[in-house]
Amino acid sequence: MNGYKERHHKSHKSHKSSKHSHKDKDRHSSKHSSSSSKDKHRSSSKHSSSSSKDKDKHRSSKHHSSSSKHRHSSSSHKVKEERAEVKQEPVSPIKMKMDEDDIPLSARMVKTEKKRPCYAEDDDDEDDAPLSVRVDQAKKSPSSAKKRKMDDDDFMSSPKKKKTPLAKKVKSETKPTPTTPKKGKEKDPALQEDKWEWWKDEGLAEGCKWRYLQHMGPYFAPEYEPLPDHVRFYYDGKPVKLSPEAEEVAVFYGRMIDHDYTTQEVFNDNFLKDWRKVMNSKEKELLRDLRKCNFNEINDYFKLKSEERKAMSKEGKLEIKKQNEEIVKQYGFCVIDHHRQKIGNFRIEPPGLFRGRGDHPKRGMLKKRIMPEDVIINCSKDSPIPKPPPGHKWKEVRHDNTVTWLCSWTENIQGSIKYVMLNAASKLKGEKDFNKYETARKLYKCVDKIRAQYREDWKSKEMRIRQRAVAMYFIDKLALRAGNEKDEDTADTVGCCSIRVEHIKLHEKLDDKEYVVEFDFLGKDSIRYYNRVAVEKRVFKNLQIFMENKSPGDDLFDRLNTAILNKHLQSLMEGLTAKVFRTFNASRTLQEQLKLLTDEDDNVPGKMLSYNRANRAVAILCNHQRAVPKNFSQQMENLQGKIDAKRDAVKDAKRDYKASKADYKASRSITNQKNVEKKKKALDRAQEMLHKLEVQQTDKDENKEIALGTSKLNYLDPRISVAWCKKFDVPIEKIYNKTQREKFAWAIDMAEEDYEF
DNA sequence: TAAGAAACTTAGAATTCTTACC
DNA sequence: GGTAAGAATTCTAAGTTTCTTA
Repeated sequence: MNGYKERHHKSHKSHKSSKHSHKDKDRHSSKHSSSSSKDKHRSSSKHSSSSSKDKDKHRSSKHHSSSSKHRHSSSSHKVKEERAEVKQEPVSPIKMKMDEDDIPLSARMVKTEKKRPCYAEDDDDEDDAPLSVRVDQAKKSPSSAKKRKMDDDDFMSSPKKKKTPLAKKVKSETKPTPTTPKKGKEKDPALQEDKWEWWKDEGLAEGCKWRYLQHMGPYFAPEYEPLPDHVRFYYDGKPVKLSPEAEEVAVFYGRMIDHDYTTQEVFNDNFLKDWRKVMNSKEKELLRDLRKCNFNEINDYFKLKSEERKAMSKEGKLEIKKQNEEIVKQYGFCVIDHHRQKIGNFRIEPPGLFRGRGDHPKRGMLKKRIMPEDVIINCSKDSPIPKPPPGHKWKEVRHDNTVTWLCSWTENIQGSIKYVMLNAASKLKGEKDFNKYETARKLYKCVDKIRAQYREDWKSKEMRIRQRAVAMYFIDKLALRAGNEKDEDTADTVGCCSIRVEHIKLHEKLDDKEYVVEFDFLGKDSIRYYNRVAVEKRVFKNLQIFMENKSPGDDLFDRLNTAILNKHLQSLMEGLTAKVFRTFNASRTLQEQLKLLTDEDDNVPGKMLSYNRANRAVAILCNHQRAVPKNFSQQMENLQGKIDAKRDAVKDAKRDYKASKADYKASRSITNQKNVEKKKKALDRAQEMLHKLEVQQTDKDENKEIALGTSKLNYLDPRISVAWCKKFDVPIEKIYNKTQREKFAWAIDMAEEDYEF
């Protein structure tokens, strides 16, 4: 657990225990009538009756420490202050330039309703529905427009190549800033998806995700390889030969012993419990105390293996690479509506120990090996059904084209379903992404009205409406997540609707500000959200009312949950949900900050700095943090060392320069004059390098615990960035790497420099 | 209608690959 | 050429929303 991102096990405990305690109360009083879960109880007590206030009281618990006193590093303060700055003001509306007509064709592919599968057979008559592939292929070669059943060989070898280079006319590529392929890295077409400008096609019928889907099924984790005899496990100082089943699980743990997880009691307890389940009776009898287990040789063995891999010859490495590529070629792609598309995660998750984040009560449990018999395959009826590994069969094969997944299985830790789905650059994902940003833009058009409405609702006579209105204000102003209710057996984290009294503090006055709300809670992934925000008086007063007669463990918004909230939002704008506000505010912030920060006279690095700062403002708004990188302080020290050395060098250079000038003054020879010039140049160079290092240092420090990637990938309408690049002549490669350019190909093609979110 | 299941997006960590620097 | 730093990629947990079922 390094750095700022303490995942607060302690604070967490306080939450948890409070939860437990009131849950226990609940059990004693009301339970048994209904099924079981605390959540059930929770939500029913929350919204069902008019006496919910009383119920709240009853639900509340003796709260020892309300939330923990968190330990702040100085830089984390910095982050917070900065966040406060960025977050304070609600985004001011900017006039929209684009009107409905500017919205490209695919924008009309909006919301889809879940419908009965529309099987390929249903549309076998080629002429009616405009199947995208057909459009493409008809353009290129009428004969290939016929739906084609591909056999395995056909599928696995090379995809039907698109014939026309026309399709590749992505506007940004007309700029003279091509990404030159690296030497020795010739592109293997079998390792690429075909370019499919799906946004120029017409969409499928509502609810229909594909017409044809063919794939090879998932790639299973390699079988367990028993340890060589010389690698031993010890119990109580004596070597013990484990059964293969027990050994495999021991290896999961042994490989992790350097990790912080193995110092956690919950992790260790869960591990031991599950480990014992796979032991034979003799092992069960003997191995009872984890503290007496010695996994060191196992750990060393895998470290050594990793070293060996690193030290392998070039040829050896190449061989492995080839083998991997072969797997990707076979399993990494599917054919969907006659286009070859990359799959996102075609490998079945290997067995191991569950790495739940934060105070997850199930961390350390054994994640079981998934077998073909656990896997459901989803593909076209008329496609070759993927073959299960020899001697096995699939759990089920279905043909449901109202969903986008290729394979699914149920994992044993939480009982949730896992899916194999397409890569982010695929049509299926891209289209969804596009629609997401369109919905956010739609919100922009009516956000003023919505804001006016919720402000009005702060005065409502009805508590539920006031709560809803204040929650909306938080979601809008602070970009909080919706905050669903959670199961008991997960980490105790919250979002807007599930915030508890203990998570906020009210200050009539704090420093020089009035009506300050201090938030302190653990959000998604147990990342701490800490913020002090000056709010409007009415919000403040409402919060005081919401908190009256409640205990720290009670819900702040006891008359609200995400379903109620989203239902209301839906009534305000079609497609509006809580998370749209996050997308909307993030994209708006980027656009605003770019306008504010970009200087068109700057050089490219200068503009990039502006871009990154705008990106950073969004990351702060959305509270995207990361653990301080490993060796961060060491790296900073090294950098400081370099800077110090460079400073000395600058000093020396200055001295040399002065000396050369003195020499020249004494004797004005050509040599001396040249020497002066030379020394001047050296000085300039040294100064420039010093400056560069100093900027690097600032940058590194500022980015210490902020993650930029998440917002870039998920929240920022890529057309804003593309337009910015075009407007300010910054090559797109500067802001998006290859993968990102693939994901945002639609935006790169669509957006012109005057695009407005 | 509400709870639970299913489907899909968002998230940071871990791992691997590439580049920069000595 | 070796190493460290940084970037890219992979991995999968943890959310939100939507759909289904009782």
